[in-house]
Amino acid sequence: MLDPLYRQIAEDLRGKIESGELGQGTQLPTEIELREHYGASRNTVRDALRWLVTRGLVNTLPGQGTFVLGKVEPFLTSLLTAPNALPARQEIGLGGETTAYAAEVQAHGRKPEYSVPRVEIQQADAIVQTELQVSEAASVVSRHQQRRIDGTPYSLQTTFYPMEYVERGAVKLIRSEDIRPVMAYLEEVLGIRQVGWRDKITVRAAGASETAFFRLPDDGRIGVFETLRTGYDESGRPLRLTVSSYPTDRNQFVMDIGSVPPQIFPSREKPGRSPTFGSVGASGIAGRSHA
Amino acid sequence: MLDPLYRQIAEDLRGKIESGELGQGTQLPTEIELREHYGASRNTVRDALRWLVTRGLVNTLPGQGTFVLGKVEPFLTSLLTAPNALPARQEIGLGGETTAYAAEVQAHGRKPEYSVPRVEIQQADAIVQTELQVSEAASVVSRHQQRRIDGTPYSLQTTFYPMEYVERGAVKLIRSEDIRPVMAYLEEVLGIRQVGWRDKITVRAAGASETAFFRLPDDGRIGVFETLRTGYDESGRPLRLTVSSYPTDRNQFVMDIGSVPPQIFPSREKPGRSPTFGSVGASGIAGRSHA
DNA sequence: AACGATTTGTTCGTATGTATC
DNA sequence: TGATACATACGAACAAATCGT
Repeated sequence: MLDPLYRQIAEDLRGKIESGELGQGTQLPTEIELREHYGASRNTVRDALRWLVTRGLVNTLPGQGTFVLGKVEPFLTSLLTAPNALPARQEIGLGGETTAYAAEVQAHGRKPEYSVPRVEIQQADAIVQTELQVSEAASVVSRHQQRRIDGTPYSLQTTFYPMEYVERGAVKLIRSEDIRPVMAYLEEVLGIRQVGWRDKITVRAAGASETAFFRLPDDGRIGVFETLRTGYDESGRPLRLTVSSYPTDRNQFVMDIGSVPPQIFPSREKPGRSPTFGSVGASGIAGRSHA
Repeated sequence: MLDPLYRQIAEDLRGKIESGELGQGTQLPTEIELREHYGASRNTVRDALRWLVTRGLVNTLPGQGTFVLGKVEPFLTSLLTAPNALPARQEIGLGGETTAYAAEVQAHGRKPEYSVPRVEIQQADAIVQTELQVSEAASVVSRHQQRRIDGTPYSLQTTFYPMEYVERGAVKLIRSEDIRPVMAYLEEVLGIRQVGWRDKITVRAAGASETAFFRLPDDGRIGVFETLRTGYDESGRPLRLTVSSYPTDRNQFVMDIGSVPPQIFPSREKPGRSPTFGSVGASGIAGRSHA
């Protein structure tokens, strides 16, 4: 009833990692050394290492070695920016999303960066059709932005507006420059007011461009949060759709409902960067209250 | 500058899967057949298959074969159950969580099931200490529940209350039976009212018991949403903490802010079950708007 | 219940390629 | 450039799980 050899080796190494004997960032013995140590073939040792890799405990770098990964400190994003109280009806409409993002990041003492929006005119795809309730042939304006915090890639965001808005005079929508806040502009030009929105949050595997931008490992190990935020006007018609994705390994969402005391921000020490990409926490494996 | 052979094979198979040539549930050719077809060694074919497995496109079963996985239909959970309007202050306090869960699931025409709560008295761990603002030595009552929808495991939930509540007379908390709604009971007995809560949502790797209960693949491929819901009373003191976990492959969260039209529930056809565990969507790989 | 055929899982050996220092 | 370390690839053998006879 013995576990296969590669599992035994993997579990042994795992123990050394979780006990701290092999600390974060440490280089593991080379495959040859492990081969001698455990008396297994190099292929078996590699199977053990692969097992650790898929679980996010270590990372292998060609020509360099295998390294113990560490935990990254997640960034907290508020989905409701309602300081201690439910937002008043009027405040909801403003929707200065870039502004809100920048303000929140700075409130945590970190530096927000965002790219100039990349504007495209596209056919509405399935999700956009559903959320914006437009027909298959409909054109939409898409405004895409990359966001970073302290230099590390944080989110990709695309907002879709019906092309009709541009035709009715909101021409700034197709300019590749910041509109802050967008909703104020739309209200001014078109008389459109956003009175609420619906968020849908899922997790899915990262796409190719996300893997590249977020510098995620190229197996599907780390997914991305995908939030769909659909804004509505007084008559209940969808106004715009914002699709954002955030890597799950470095993000956390918060929202306050009702009356809640202000958030405590623990003082951040140096995050203790680990080699290459962000990495996922060994601690997560344990699973706390439920594991 | 060619891709490695195993990647070429994997991409070829992936194409056949995504084009539908190899439909959901189909058995792939055996490793021997693939070996002959591609003129590669069996180990190389196996590398290709592993690449597909890691990405959740196929599943291998010892002694049987390799099968194409399909997409599962995610269940939508509302984090704010506020039909069309912001909840009035008074309504927030009720917090009939089991009730809310059962009602929502039934509204989707599905069958909710939940286990009898398992009650334990524990030392507060790090998260409970932080969220409940209790000391290290403090005891807490933990009430744990398993939830299913239409028979499939949906979430694990544990709610922590300060032990002090029991000492002050809320003895039902340590009985292993449903208290519906809990907050009404606490208000009645202790005069404690919940006026708001804070949700924190993260994704982490599944723990051992979660992997078992949710029947997840045993590599860390599919993680779980972990939501921390901390309820507060009028004076801003934390009352209770609910830790829930939901597998990311079959769940989606929704929340409405401000005035939003009612949700449309698309009529559900047969989900098209795939072999073994729930499986993850091939479609997710593409990454829609951002990929 | 037993057995054989099929299919994936594990392990070894070996050789060569590629990335990094 | 050479040495080191991981990556890819092939071949081979046996183990373990599954299924039908």
